[in-house]
Amino acid sequence: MNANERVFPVRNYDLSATLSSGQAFRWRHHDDSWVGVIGSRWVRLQATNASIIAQTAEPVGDWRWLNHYLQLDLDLDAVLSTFPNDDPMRSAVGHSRGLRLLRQDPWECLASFILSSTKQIVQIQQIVTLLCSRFGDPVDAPPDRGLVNAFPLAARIAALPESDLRACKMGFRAPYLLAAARLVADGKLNLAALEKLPLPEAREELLQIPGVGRKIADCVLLFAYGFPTAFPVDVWVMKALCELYFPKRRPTRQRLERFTETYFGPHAGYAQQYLFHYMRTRPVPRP
DNA sequence: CTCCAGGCGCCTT
DNA sequence: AAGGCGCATGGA
Repeated sequence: MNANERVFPVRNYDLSATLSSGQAFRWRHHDDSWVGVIGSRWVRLQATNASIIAQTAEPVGDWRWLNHYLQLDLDLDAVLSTFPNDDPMRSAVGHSRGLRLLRQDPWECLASFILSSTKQIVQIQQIVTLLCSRFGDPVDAPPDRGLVNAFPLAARIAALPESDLRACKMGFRAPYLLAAARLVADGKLNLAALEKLPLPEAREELLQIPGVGRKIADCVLLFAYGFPTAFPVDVWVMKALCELYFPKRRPTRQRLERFTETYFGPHAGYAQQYLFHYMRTRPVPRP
Protein backbone atom coordinates (compact mmCIF):
# COMPACT_ATOMS: atom_id res chain seq x y z
CA MET A 1 0.00 0.00 0.00
CA ASN A 2 1.55 3.25 -1.12
CA ALA A 3 1.09 6.43 0.86
CA ASN A 4 3.01 9.58 1.54
CA GLU A 5 2.28 9.48 5.23
CA ARG A 6 2.80 6.90 7.92
CA VAL A 7 2.48 6.71 11.69
CA PHE A 8 5.18 4.83 13.56
CA PRO A 9 4.32 3.92 17.12
CA VAL A 10 7.33 4.66 19.34
CA ARG A 11 8.14 4.63 23.00
CA ASN A 12 10.77 6.71 24.71
CA TYR A 13 11.96 8.41 21.51
CA ASP A 14 13.03 12.06 21.88
CA LEU A 15 12.95 13.13 18.26
CA SER A 16 14.06 16.72 18.91
CA ALA A 17 17.03 15.75 21.03
CA THR A 18 18.01 13.13 18.48
CA LEU A 19 17.81 15.36 15.41
CA SER A 20 19.48 18.34 17.10
CA SER A 21 22.27 16.49 18.89
CA GLY A 22 25.00 17.03 16.32
CA GLN A 23 24.84 13.63 14.61
CA ALA A 24 23.17 14.84 11.43
CA PHE A 25 23.27 18.32 10.02
CA ARG A 26 20.37 18.62 7.60
CA TRP A 27 17.33 18.66 9.90
CA ARG A 28 15.43 21.90 10.46
CA HIS A 29 12.71 22.63 12.95
CA HIS A 30 9.60 24.12 11.32
CA ASP A 31 6.49 24.78 13.38
CA ASP A 32 5.98 21.53 15.29
CA SER A 33 7.90 19.23 12.99
CA TRP A 34 11.34 18.43 11.57
CA VAL A 35 12.14 18.64 7.87
CA GLY A 36 15.11 16.99 6.21
CA VAL A 37 16.38 14.79 3.41
CA ILE A 38 17.20 11.12 3.77
CA GLY A 39 18.94 9.75 0.70
CA SER A 40 16.88 11.10 -2.18
CA ARG A 41 13.68 11.64 -0.20
CA TRP A 42 12.32 14.80 1.34
CA VAL A 43 10.90 13.94 4.76
CA ARG A 44 8.86 15.70 7.42
CA LEU A 45 8.75 14.17 10.89
CA GLN A 46 6.37 15.09 13.67
CA ALA A 47 6.53 13.63 17.15
CA THR A 48 3.39 12.99 19.16
CA ASN A 49 2.93 11.32 22.52
CA ALA A 50 3.58 7.79 21.42
CA SER A 51 4.37 8.02 17.74
CA ILE A 52 6.36 9.64 14.98
CA ILE A 53 4.34 10.78 11.97
CA ALA A 54 6.34 10.72 8.76
CA GLN A 55 5.38 12.55 5.59
CA THR A 56 7.16 12.30 2.25
CA ALA A 57 6.75 14.18 -1.02
CA GLU A 58 6.18 11.06 -3.05
CA PRO A 59 4.21 7.92 -2.18
CA VAL A 60 6.21 5.24 -0.39
CA GLY A 61 5.49 1.54 -0.45
CA ASP A 62 8.30 0.22 1.66
CA TRP A 63 9.23 2.31 4.71
CA ARG A 64 12.16 0.22 5.88
CA TRP A 65 14.62 2.97 4.90
CA LEU A 66 13.08 5.28 7.49
CA ASN A 67 12.77 2.55 10.07
CA HIS A 68 16.47 1.91 9.61
CA TYR A 69 17.49 5.58 9.68
CA LEU A 70 15.59 6.25 12.88
CA GLN A 71 16.52 2.85 14.37
CA LEU A 72 12.92 2.34 15.44
CA ASP A 73 13.38 -1.30 16.33
CA LEU A 74 16.08 -0.61 18.89
CA ASP A 75 15.25 -1.55 22.48
CA LEU A 76 16.53 1.61 24.16
CA ASP A 77 15.85 0.39 27.69
CA ALA A 78 18.08 -2.59 27.02
CA VAL A 79 20.84 -0.22 25.92
CA LEU A 80 20.43 2.13 28.87
CA SER A 81 20.53 -0.81 31.27
CA THR A 82 24.11 -1.54 30.18
CA PHE A 83 25.40 1.91 31.17
CA PRO A 84 27.48 2.23 34.31
CA ASN A 85 25.27 3.17 37.25
CA ASP A 86 27.14 6.28 38.30
CA ASP A 87 26.21 9.91 38.95
CA PRO A 88 27.36 11.34 35.59
CA MET A 89 25.48 8.76 33.54
CA ARG A 90 22.34 9.07 35.66
CA SER A 91 22.44 12.82 35.15
CA ALA A 92 23.06 12.54 31.41
CA VAL A 93 20.30 9.98 30.85
CA GLY A 94 17.89 11.86 33.09
CA HIS A 95 18.60 15.04 31.18
CA SER A 96 17.44 13.69 27.82
CA ARG A 97 15.81 10.29 28.15
CA GLY A 98 14.84 9.15 24.67
CA LEU A 99 17.92 10.45 22.89
CA ARG A 100 18.77 8.05 20.07
CA LEU A 101 21.55 7.27 17.63
CA LEU A 102 20.61 7.50 13.96
CA ARG A 103 21.93 5.20 11.22
CA GLN A 104 23.12 7.50 8.45
CA ASP A 105 24.54 7.08 4.98
CA PRO A 106 28.30 6.51 5.29
CA TRP A 107 29.38 8.96 2.60
CA GLU A 108 27.20 11.78 3.86
CA CYS A 109 28.32 11.12 7.40
CA LEU A 110 32.00 10.95 6.47
CA ALA A 111 31.86 14.10 4.39
CA SER A 112 29.89 16.00 7.01
CA PHE A 113 32.31 15.18 9.80
CA ILE A 114 35.34 16.02 7.66
CA LEU A 115 33.72 19.44 7.52
CA SER A 116 33.12 19.52 11.26
CA SER A 117 36.58 20.14 12.64
CA THR A 118 36.82 23.29 14.76
CA LYS A 119 33.37 24.37 13.68
CA GLN A 120 30.27 24.85 15.77
CA ILE A 121 27.26 22.77 14.86
CA VAL A 122 25.39 25.75 13.44
CA GLN A 123 28.28 26.48 11.11
CA ILE A 124 28.59 22.87 10.02
CA GLN A 125 24.92 23.06 9.09
CA GLN A 126 25.56 26.18 7.03
CA ILE A 127 28.43 24.60 5.13
CA VAL A 128 26.48 21.42 4.45
CA THR A 129 23.48 23.44 3.31
CA LEU A 130 25.60 25.37 0.83
CA LEU A 131 27.23 22.19 -0.43
CA CYS A 132 23.89 20.46 -0.97
CA SER A 133 22.19 23.42 -2.62
CA ARG A 134 25.02 23.85 -5.09
CA PHE A 135 26.02 20.28 -5.91
CA GLY A 136 23.28 17.95 -4.69
CA ASP A 137 20.81 16.34 -7.08
CA PRO A 138 17.32 17.87 -6.90
CA VAL A 139 14.80 16.05 -4.76
CA ASP A 140 11.02 16.10 -5.04
CA ALA A 141 9.45 18.18 -2.32
CA PRO A 142 6.07 19.77 -1.68
CA PRO A 143 5.55 22.79 -3.96
CA ASP A 144 5.86 25.40 -1.21
CA ARG A 145 9.15 24.06 0.09
CA GLY A 146 11.41 25.60 -2.52
CA LEU A 147 14.33 23.76 -3.99
CA VAL A 148 15.55 20.76 -2.05
CA ASN A 149 18.65 18.76 -2.81
CA ALA A 150 20.17 15.45 -1.87
CA PHE A 151 23.60 15.32 -0.30
CA PRO A 152 26.10 15.53 -3.20
CA LEU A 153 27.45 12.26 -4.53
CA ALA A 154 31.14 11.57 -3.98
CA ALA A 155 31.64 11.43 -7.75
CA ARG A 156 30.18 14.92 -8.14
CA ILE A 157 32.43 16.43 -5.48
CA ALA A 158 35.43 14.53 -6.83
CA ALA A 159 35.04 16.30 -10.15
CA LEU A 160 34.93 19.80 -8.67
CA PRO A 161 37.83 22.22 -8.46
CA GLU A 162 38.89 22.94 -4.89
CA SER A 163 37.81 26.55 -5.32
CA ASP A 164 34.16 25.47 -5.69
CA LEU A 165 34.40 23.75 -2.33
CA ARG A 166 36.13 26.67 -0.66
CA ALA A 167 33.29 28.83 -1.93
CA CYS A 168 31.07 26.80 0.41
CA LYS A 169 32.95 28.37 3.33
CA MET A 170 34.72 25.18 4.34
CA GLY A 171 38.19 26.74 4.30
CA PHE A 172 41.13 24.43 4.91
CA ARG A 173 38.79 21.42 4.98
CA ALA A 174 38.23 21.68 1.21
CA PRO A 175 41.26 19.62 0.14
CA TYR A 176 40.35 16.96 2.72
CA LEU A 177 36.81 16.63 1.41
CA LEU A 178 38.07 16.57 -2.16
CA ALA A 179 40.60 13.84 -1.41
CA ALA A 180 37.99 11.75 0.38
CA ALA A 181 35.53 12.16 -2.48
CA ARG A 182 38.18 11.05 -4.97
CA LEU A 183 39.05 7.97 -2.94
CA VAL A 184 35.40 6.95 -2.92
CA ALA A 185 34.70 7.89 -6.53
CA ASP A 186 37.79 6.04 -7.75
CA GLY A 187 36.81 2.91 -5.88
CA LYS A 188 39.94 3.01 -3.74
CA LEU A 189 37.77 3.31 -0.66
CA ASN A 190 34.73 1.01 -0.55
CA LEU A 191 32.57 2.46 2.19
CA ALA A 192 29.96 -0.28 1.88
CA ALA A 193 32.58 -2.89 2.67
CA LEU A 194 33.44 -1.43 6.06
CA GLU A 195 30.27 -2.62 7.74
CA LYS A 196 31.42 -6.22 7.52
CA LEU A 197 34.80 -5.53 9.14
CA PRO A 198 35.67 -5.72 12.81
CA LEU A 199 35.73 -2.27 14.42
CA PRO A 200 39.53 -1.86 14.55
CA GLU A 201 39.92 -2.73 10.88
CA ALA A 202 37.09 -0.44 9.78
CA ARG A 203 38.66 2.32 11.85
CA GLU A 204 42.06 1.77 10.24
CA GLU A 205 40.49 2.11 6.80
CA LEU A 206 38.90 5.43 7.71
CA LEU A 207 42.12 6.72 9.29
CA GLN A 208 43.80 6.42 5.87
CA ILE A 209 41.66 9.26 4.60
CA PRO A 210 43.32 12.69 4.70
CA GLY A 211 41.61 14.88 7.27
CA VAL A 212 40.23 11.92 9.17
CA GLY A 213 41.69 11.27 12.61
CA ARG A 214 40.43 9.19 15.50
CA LYS A 215 37.55 11.48 16.41
CA ILE A 216 36.04 11.81 12.95
CA ALA A 217 36.62 8.12 12.23
CA ASP A 218 34.70 7.16 15.36
CA CYS A 219 31.84 9.52 14.49
CA VAL A 220 31.41 7.71 11.18
CA LEU A 221 31.80 4.29 12.80
CA LEU A 222 29.09 5.16 15.31
CA PHE A 223 26.63 7.30 13.35
CA ALA A 224 26.79 5.55 9.97
CA TYR A 225 27.83 1.97 10.70
CA GLY A 226 26.46 1.56 14.18
CA PHE A 227 29.57 0.04 15.74
CA PRO A 228 28.30 0.08 19.32
CA THR A 229 31.63 0.72 21.01
CA ALA A 230 32.93 3.44 18.71
CA PHE A 231 33.55 6.35 21.07
CA PRO A 232 34.33 9.76 19.55
CA VAL A 233 36.09 12.02 22.02
CA ASP A 234 35.65 15.68 21.13
CA VAL A 235 36.14 18.73 23.33
CA TRP A 236 32.74 18.23 25.01
CA VAL A 237 33.20 14.57 25.79
CA MET A 238 36.76 15.26 26.90
CA LYS A 239 35.37 17.89 29.24
CA ALA A 240 32.84 15.38 30.57
CA LEU A 241 35.50 12.73 31.12
CA CYS A 242 37.92 15.10 32.83
CA GLU A 243 35.35 16.86 35.01
CA LEU A 244 33.16 13.92 35.91
CA TYR A 245 35.51 10.97 35.94
CA PHE A 246 39.04 12.36 36.41
CA PRO A 247 38.54 15.47 38.56
CA LYS A 248 41.89 15.15 40.32
CA ARG A 249 44.31 15.31 37.41
CA ARG A 250 44.27 14.96 33.65
CA PRO A 251 44.63 11.34 32.60
CA THR A 252 47.24 10.25 30.09
CA ARG A 253 46.04 9.49 26.60
CA GLN A 254 46.53 5.77 27.12
CA ARG A 255 44.70 5.78 30.44
CA LEU A 256 41.82 7.65 28.85
CA GLU A 257 41.59 5.28 25.91
CA ARG A 258 41.61 2.26 28.20
CA PHE A 259 38.85 3.88 30.24
CA THR A 260 36.57 4.69 27.30
CA GLU A 261 37.08 1.19 25.88
CA THR A 262 36.11 -0.63 29.05
CA TYR A 263 34.17 1.42 31.54
CA PHE A 264 31.05 2.32 29.51
CA GLY A 265 30.24 -1.21 28.42
CA PRO A 266 28.96 -2.80 25.20
CA HIS A 267 27.06 0.33 24.13
CA ALA A 268 29.74 2.85 24.97
CA GLY A 269 28.97 4.87 21.87
CA TYR A 270 25.44 5.44 23.09
CA ALA A 271 26.76 6.48 26.49
CA GLN A 272 29.06 8.92 24.72
CA GLN A 273 26.13 10.52 22.92
CA TYR A 274 24.28 11.02 26.20
CA LEU A 275 27.38 12.61 27.77
CA PHE A 276 27.91 14.83 24.73
CA HIS A 277 24.34 16.06 24.64
CA TYR A 278 24.29 16.56 28.40
CA MET A 279 27.43 18.69 28.39
CA ARG A 280 26.16 20.78 25.49
CA THR A 281 22.66 21.44 26.77
CA ARG A 282 22.73 21.24 30.58
CA PRO A 283 22.23 24.47 32.50
CA VAL A 284 25.53 26.31 32.87
CA PRO A 285 27.17 25.11 36.09
CA ARG A 286 27.49 27.85 38.72
CA PRO A 287 31.06 28.53 39.90
C1' DC B 1 40.37 43.74 19.49
C1' DT B 2 40.87 38.51 21.15
C1' DC B 3 39.19 33.99 21.68
C1' DC B 4 37.36 29.76 20.16
C1' DA B 5 34.56 26.30 17.67
C1' DG B 6 32.06 17.95 17.80
C1' DG B 7 40.31 18.29 14.69
C1' DC B 8 43.96 17.13 11.92
C1' DG B 9 48.73 17.04 10.27
C1' DC B 10 53.16 18.20 11.09
C1' DC B 11 56.72 19.63 13.75
C1' DT B 12 59.20 19.82 18.06
C1' DT B 13 60.63 18.09 22.80
C1' DA C 1 54.27 9.83 24.09
C1' DA C 2 52.93 14.47 24.54
C1' DG C 3 52.55 19.32 23.45
C1' DG C 4 52.48 23.49 20.23
C1' DC C 5 51.11 25.48 16.05
C1' DG C 6 48.75 26.72 11.71
C1' DC C 7 45.03 25.90 9.11
C1' DA C 8 39.77 29.22 7.07
C1' DT C 9 35.77 31.15 8.71
C1' DG C 10 32.52 33.41 11.55
C1' DG C 11 30.36 34.57 15.82
C1' DA C 12 30.62 35.99 20.72
